[in-house]
Amino acid sequence: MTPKRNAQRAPAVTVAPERDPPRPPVEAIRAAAFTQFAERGYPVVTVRDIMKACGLTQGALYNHFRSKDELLHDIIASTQGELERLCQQAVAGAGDDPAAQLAAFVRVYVVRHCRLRVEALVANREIGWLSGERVADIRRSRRAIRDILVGILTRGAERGAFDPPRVDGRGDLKAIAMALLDQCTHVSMWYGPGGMLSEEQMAKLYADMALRAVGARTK
Amino acid sequence: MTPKRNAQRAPAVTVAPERDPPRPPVEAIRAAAFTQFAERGYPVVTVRDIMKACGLTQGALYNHFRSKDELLHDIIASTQGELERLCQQAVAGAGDDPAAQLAAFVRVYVVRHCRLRVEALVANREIGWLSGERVADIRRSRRAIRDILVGILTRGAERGAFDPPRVDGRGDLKAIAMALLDQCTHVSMWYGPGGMLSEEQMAKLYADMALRAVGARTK
DNA sequence: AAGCCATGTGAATGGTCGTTCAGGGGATGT
DNA sequence: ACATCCCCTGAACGACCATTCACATGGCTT
Repeated sequence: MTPKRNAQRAPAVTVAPERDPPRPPVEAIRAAAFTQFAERGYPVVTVRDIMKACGLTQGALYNHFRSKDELLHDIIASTQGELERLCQQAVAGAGDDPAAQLAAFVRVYVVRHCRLRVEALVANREIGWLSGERVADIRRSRRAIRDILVGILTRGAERGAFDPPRVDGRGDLKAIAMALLDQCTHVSMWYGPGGMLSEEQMAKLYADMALRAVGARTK
Repeated sequence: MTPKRNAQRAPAVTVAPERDPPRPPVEAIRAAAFTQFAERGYPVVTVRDIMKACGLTQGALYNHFRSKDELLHDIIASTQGELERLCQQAVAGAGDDPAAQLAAFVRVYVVRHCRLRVEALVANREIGWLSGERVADIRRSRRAIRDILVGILTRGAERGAFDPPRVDGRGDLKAIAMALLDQCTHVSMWYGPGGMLSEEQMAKLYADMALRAVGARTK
């Protein structure tokens, strides 16, 4: 077989072709890039593909972005920034109780990963294709989100609101935080509106599991 | 910038260059493919890269595999098959108690994903690049593993050994199983022997969290 | 009316890709 | 000694890539 660079990637998420209302070209490019990257993956989606999907030709991309790499960073960074903001907001608005904070955090995080599956998928799966400097920026934001969670767990454990699992007498709140995040993040890989749970129900379920996992005292 | 197909992918896992003991060429190719795919991702790793890493040239690949695609399927399928076998075995050897079965399942699953990070990473992250027929095969095995877990949860809930979380009066054991699997699978994305927990400690921690999440009655 | 700027086109550049294939040993069996 | 195999090499093939560039186009301001 002769090379086919456009080899089909089994779509992890199928997206409706998106009838585009007339929007500024930059937005159209962003939107097309999101769906294409989500469906087939950054390295096999060509600049020509993206631009054809907006009814333009290859060259026009470079009037809006310096490179394909910058385009990827742009769309990931905006999603990631918004997520970080939402998480901070959720915790800030949940009062002083660590259990309430954890529940609010997980709820917001899961709802977003259900609702914006395409964006979440790209932000999480394609991050590795970014060039060095650009990837650092995104990782910082991810670490920040993880640290919010670690903070909640730490306070909860100190105050006796949580009784997190320990092994051989030692606890590792960072590992627990990673476990919870992995769980919530990857909802975007398989959740579909066809399932038996709505987005809000998923959020409740996951918040419940998280509270159980950290041993939140039931009031 | 002119195209660089070998663009660096930020390594999700860094792997020692692997001093290869003399082994049959097929094995050497498999090993090289694993590390290269894990470090940089299937689509940007070229056949030339893989073969150079074994001290051979491009053409030689085709004496052992029909295509690059078949090579990927081969290495993923063997890992996946082994994982499925281990999971069945763990559950079968854990007696009749659903809690013991769940703990054994999670323990084996986590230890494997810590120890064989490279293989797990490739099997999970690169699966989407397989062509249609080949991907189905792997997905079947994944579903089989999920169904083992759903089976444990179902029996546990029926017998009252578990009290799984419910939302609005309804439970969704499949969603819970997916949550647990996502959690355990993605250990391979961040766990490193440098952390504060050993593989066995990670396994214990995760088994504990799983038991808590499904509401296993403490004996 | 004239000039400017933002935005688009599509050919050209210089390179990489997976795969094929004719030919070259070195071992093994006769 | 010879034939037969397996495994290798490295050039060749046809295709496609991201990016650049000389050139249009059409709306805005002067």
